[in-house]
Amino acid sequence: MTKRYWLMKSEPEAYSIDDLKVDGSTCWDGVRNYQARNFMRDDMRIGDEVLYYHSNCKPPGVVGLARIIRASYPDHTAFDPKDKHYDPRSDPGNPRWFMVDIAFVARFGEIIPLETLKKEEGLSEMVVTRRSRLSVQPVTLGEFGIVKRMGGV
DNA sequence: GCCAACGTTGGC
DNA sequence: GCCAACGTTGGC
Repeated sequence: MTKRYWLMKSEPEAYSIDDLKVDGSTCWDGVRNYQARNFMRDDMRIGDEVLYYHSNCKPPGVVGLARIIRASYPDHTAFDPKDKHYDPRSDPGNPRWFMVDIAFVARFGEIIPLETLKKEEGLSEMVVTRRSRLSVQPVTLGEFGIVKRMGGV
């Protein structure tokens, strides 16, 4: 199985790259979009590499790197009525939502703003520069390499 | 805080 | 299965 590359968005006020650095790793719960779920459930493998993106902030952009350390398993927060992401249509016998675990790899010295990504020659086809509403998205090896280099890693 | 884009829901 | 209404995302 070839390694794949991803971009995962988080609002820094909810869970930032610094939170991930402190924790070391985390479960990526709360995704409630089918396309994003399918990527996590069907395509993510241990060892896949991740661009960590801060959304809904100024400026939005890529702030570091992470790695998949556990393949998909049911998102238990969907079963908890008290949880913000509770979904009564998901039950433990037939889970609707899945998550993976990711680990901290690196934090860029400076954020690479979305605006900068959009100007970069090799990133004109990158999903994040074209479609804004997908919180888990595939990245090509080429795109991953360019962004990693821009981040100084 | 606005609002465009777009995903989801539910009546028909 | 269409599509209007509605809710959310997320850049600006």
